Amino acid sequence: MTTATESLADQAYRRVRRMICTAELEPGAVISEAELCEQLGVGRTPVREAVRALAAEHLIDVYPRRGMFVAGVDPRDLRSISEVREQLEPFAARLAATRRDEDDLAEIDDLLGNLAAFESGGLEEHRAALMELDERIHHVVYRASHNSYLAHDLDSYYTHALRIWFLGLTKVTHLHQAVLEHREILEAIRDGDAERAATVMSKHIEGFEAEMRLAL
Amino acid sequence: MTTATESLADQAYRRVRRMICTAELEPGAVISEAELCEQLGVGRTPVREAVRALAAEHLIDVYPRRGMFVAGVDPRDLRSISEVREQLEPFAARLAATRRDEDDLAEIDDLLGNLAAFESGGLEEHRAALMELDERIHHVVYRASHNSYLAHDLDSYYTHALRIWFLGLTKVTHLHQAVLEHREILEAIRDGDAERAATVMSKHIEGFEAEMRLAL
DNA sequence: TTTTCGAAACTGGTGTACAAGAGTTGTAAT
DNA sequence: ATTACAACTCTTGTACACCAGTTTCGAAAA
Repeated sequence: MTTATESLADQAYRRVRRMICTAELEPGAVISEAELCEQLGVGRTPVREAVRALAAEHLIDVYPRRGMFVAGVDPRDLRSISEVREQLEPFAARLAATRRDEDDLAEIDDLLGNLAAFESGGLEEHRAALMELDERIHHVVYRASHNSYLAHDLDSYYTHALRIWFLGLTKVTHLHQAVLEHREILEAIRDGDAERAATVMSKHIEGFEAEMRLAL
Repeated sequence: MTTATESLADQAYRRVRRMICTAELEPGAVISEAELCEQLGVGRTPVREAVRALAAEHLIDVYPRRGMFVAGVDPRDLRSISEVREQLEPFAARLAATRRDEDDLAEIDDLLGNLAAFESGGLEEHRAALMELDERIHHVVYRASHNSYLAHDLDSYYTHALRIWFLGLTKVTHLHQAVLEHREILEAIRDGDAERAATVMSKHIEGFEAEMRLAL
């Protein structure tokens, strides 16, 4: 064991969260503590801690002494989540455009480079890489907002959104447009154009909900 | 024991959270699992669960294998928290004005009655009751927004704000004005005037931050 | 065949023992 | 007197044993 600095509970949390939001654990699936224990090779305590944290984020439903299940996702959840994201993501973009520091700008430039690589080559086949890029882009915005509370909440919402994305992944379209929007967002933040950053982010989130609504 | 339907972990969570946000446990205070165990009369598991949940809300800082401490609160935290609240509280008020149902309206009427009682009598001496009323008012707005994700986040932020309120309680002023704003918010929601609800809530949150900034 | 009752099996809830890391303190050597 | 090192103690991290409630399934009775 390379003995990571991360506690077993944190590792378990990340792994289970990933399983849920990639739909490896489908909505409604039974979460068995014992099963997770042997699957992850750890005791009950870390697993329990991970599971409780996920329950607090509404990714798992706990029915005391009956069982735990991966939370379902219905259109009303999509609406509620999108509603809040439509408020906070543009706000974060606005803040990011105002507050980004040198580190943020460096990361943004790096991401713009990656985007350029995607745009020149085809991108349909690199779905996984594109999703990872999307995640990095959103998170740099959160970080550049320099508001840790906001960043924490948006990270949680992003996880939900990502899960919905995976669930409706069969009919992904308009990926090109989403990529272009990302470029616009990053450029606006880099240039310090707060209004433009907020506006484009707004459209981006709204477009996401519209598309997911069709897929759900 | 009346054997509440609430798990020991939930009870512990609420009690410790209350201790923290009423400043009974001051910022920087040591959180000792063992001490909480005997104080609450429960084992380590529920205490641990409560403490972990509070750590996830940034109310407790955990330093692995060193100790846990009540999170400090500095002006930057106040700014970050208020920033998000200034976005979400008016938004919730706007939604509440649009979506409130019969149950919400009944609660609102009840709260308006309580407010009237406070306005006729003096209120400086009933600080505790007034704070409880404030809490109920905010929470009815959250509920009436009919967005459980939004409500959950706002509840968490309210806890932080309440703690800051307690910490700066020495110089509370302008309570009267705050009460009047609450009346306006409730009435706007009752009347379905979304814009007014949002505007007044906005002013209310901004005023809170301004006052707390002085007290901190 | 259907219904009902009860026991067994499985779930999470709780308490506790043990492990391991970090800080502290005391002691001995320089 | 000071510094370095080692042992100690206090902390949380982890695992596991036990407990209480829920479901399920089968056997017995109608």
